[in-house]
Amino acid sequence: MMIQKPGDSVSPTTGNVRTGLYDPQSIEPKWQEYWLKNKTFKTEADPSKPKYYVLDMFPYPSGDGLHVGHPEGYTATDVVARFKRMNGFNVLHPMGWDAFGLPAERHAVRTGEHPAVITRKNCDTFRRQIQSLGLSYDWDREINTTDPDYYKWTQWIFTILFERGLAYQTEAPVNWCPALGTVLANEEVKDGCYVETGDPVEKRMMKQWMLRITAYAERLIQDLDRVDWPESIKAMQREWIGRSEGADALFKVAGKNCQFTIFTTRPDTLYGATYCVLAPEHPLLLPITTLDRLAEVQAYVEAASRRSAQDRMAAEREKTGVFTGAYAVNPVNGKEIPIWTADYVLAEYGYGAIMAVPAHDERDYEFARKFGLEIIEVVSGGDISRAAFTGDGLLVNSPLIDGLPVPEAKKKISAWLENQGLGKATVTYRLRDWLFSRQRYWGEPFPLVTLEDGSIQAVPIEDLPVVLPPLEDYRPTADGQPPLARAQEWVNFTDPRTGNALKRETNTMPQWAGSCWYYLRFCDPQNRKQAWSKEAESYWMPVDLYIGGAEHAVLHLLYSRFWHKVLFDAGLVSTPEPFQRLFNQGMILAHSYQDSSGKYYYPHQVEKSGEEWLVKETGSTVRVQVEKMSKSRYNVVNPDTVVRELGADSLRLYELFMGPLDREKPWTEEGVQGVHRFLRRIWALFVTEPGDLHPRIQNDSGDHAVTRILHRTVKHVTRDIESLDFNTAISRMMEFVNAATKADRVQKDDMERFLLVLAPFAPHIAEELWQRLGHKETLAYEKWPDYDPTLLIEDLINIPVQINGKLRDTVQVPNGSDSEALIAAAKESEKVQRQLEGKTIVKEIVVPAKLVNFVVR
RNA sequence: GGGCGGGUGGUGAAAUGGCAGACACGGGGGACUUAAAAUCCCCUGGGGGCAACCCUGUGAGGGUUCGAAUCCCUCCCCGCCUACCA
Repeated sequence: MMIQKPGDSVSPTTGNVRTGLYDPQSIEPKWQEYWLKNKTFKTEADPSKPKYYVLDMFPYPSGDGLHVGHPEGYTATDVVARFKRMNGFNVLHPMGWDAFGLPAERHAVRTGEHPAVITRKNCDTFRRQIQSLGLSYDWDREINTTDPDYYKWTQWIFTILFERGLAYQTEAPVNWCPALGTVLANEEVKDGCYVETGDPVEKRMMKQWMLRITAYAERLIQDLDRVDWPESIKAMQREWIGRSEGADALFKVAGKNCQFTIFTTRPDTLYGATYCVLAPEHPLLLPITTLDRLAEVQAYVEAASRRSAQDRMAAEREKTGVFTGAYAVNPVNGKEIPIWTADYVLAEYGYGAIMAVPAHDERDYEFARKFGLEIIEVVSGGDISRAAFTGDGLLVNSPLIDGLPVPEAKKKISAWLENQGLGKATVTYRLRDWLFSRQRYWGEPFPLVTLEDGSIQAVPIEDLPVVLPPLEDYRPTADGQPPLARAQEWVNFTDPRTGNALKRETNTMPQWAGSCWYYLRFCDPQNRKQAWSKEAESYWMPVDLYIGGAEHAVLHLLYSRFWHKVLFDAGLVSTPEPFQRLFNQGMILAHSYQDSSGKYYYPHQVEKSGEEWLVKETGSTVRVQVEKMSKSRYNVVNPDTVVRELGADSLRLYELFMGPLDREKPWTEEGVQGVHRFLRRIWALFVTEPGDLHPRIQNDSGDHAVTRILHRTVKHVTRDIESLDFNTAISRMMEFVNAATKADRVQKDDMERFLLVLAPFAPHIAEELWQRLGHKETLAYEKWPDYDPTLLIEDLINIPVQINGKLRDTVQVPNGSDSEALIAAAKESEKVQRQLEGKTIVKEIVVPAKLVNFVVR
């Protein structure tokens, strides 16, 4: 298909547009319609052109619509997309909806209406709002994760994971959230609560689907070196994966025919192990407990299981534990040491069992002190009567490794353990497998069937998608099964080909599933035969620039990297990493007004009186604070209002002018007004009040100083877009407008170049003025202007003159003056002469074109 | 406790070894107007001086350098992430 070349089929309407006043309400819809009808931003893979893939983290279309935080990232990527197009790149810039999720399901439970209905409504709202901002998406590529034509392929990718042994079902302690009625992944739980809502989470034994992300732990760490991401995000992923090197060691239980393995990062301290601890959930715990201690241990285990993850995790909590009565045999010296159970040892990490070396581990030290356990120093250098010593030193009291420094001792003892068949050097990760099933309706059904013999098979690709059945009631069943269990005919059915009775899985996939691969579908969104074609994937991938919030650092960004690597191993994608360059925009905050009782007020309910802010009606004082936008704080700014009152270009410009993209910044009404004034000044530069082209714009003559500033502006804006410093790019354009406004005559050519650099930021006004300058086609594919470096060189430059590093004067000299000339000019300055009086110059420092500094005595 | 950011005017911020505060917001003054809004012009870090000018200033203290917001050390404060991971 051809890209419809702008201008030919749909001509912009006139109507009330051709007036002399800047009127975004008429020009913005006009150009939005033009872009949409002409498919100005439609893209096709074209191997003859260099590609650029610039992607936003697609939104969950909530019922509240957009707030001004969303368009910050969208505007940034749009500027880059438009800039790259003008620089000859074939740009892929798509948008879609991550539309599975709990709010729509809750709505369905309440109303009985299918969640697809409210989802469609919300997507329509989001699309309308996003389109009103003039973002240059290729709308023919719009995708929706809840569309069966989309989730067919999500299910297909799951079957790939399943067939590669990376999806398995297991009965394990999982994070159960009673408020949500579903289990959650580790990544979704923090401090024993669901990260989104703060609802408490408890441990429960359940049979669940897991994805073997741990099999990719090493590569997920290693390949972070390949991508251009913020260090903070890389660090978060590294910490989450939590690689640690150490050794396994086998401890026999004295007098019993059993043993357990522990993991330690300090095998060098093995001689200092004075007790062992099994987690309360450890399978060996009750079997080894002696009769006299059994009641106590059982009580402890029970108490631990009841304790919420929240208080179990609390670091300040004093350590607790009980002795089992059993002893373990230290593999290095045969010494028998007591086995305890304590909840400071976590069942999920390592083997759920540790050797305790109180002399060299703070936690063990605290525990040993509390329970009067032995403390043996094996690394010298500390004072173990006062505290655990965790630093480096020489080994003592350790026959096999005495005198060695810690690193060598670790190596030697690990080798010794391996030799004896009692352990070996190993690497352990903090990362756990990904709990992948949810007890919900509004998610992708698992493409799996259980046969009568209990075996599980993937649904073949030709039978995909497994479509969600409609339900009358979207609640879980009375006996606690997921909502899909209500669709009995859907769950239990007969295979038409074999006549076998089959049973479907009633869990659904988590919301993360659809976003794990959407960037691939964008490459080839309408492909009915495949999730994507090889040609499209290898042309567009990887994503060159990915912008979104930092809250996805270890969720979406880790999960999608994992899927991508599986697809890479399956030969289905050509790059090891999906997102080459990542950038996190900072949150947009807003002022909120709260009285002493904690009640919030809307901005229109308060007013400033002197230094204080008062509630208009009551006159009581309120506190002004800068906080995250939220409905409950009455401080949400709706982009619709801003677009209606000041226009999309003002909104776009302000989103970027507020400050550096990665920083948190407060929204202010005055700030938007400020950039709106800037746009009006631009308009007035080109158009007179009656609506004619401004007479200051001349074809062949203009203020040369303005031309120079223009070229400087082009240079800086170009550089600033590339480094994502949009705020300074805009201030450069403001400088140009200030200079051009003061000039009597400006050259048309300069003004056109200015419109081209303005266009990525404020495309509507730029298109409108471009048209009024006589152009028939959109400027979206005009060549990005060059600048002439020779025009950046000033004839005369101001050179600061310092004396002992203090600024005393500036002198004007011809550009290119050599050191002697600079010194001579500096010495001619009266102010400098006055300062030099009676002093001796001991050194003259000259930085050509920069400064002169006299060091005097 | 650990990791990563950050601290510059009344406010958002520029400047990453060379004129601190560009560009805006807010504030003050003026022009236009019957008036207001809008718009335009001037001023706006602090202190001193009639003025030319002078002093001072980037969280605190020290250091390196001819020269430091910028580099190094010590400390304080704020934000985010993380936290008994053996």
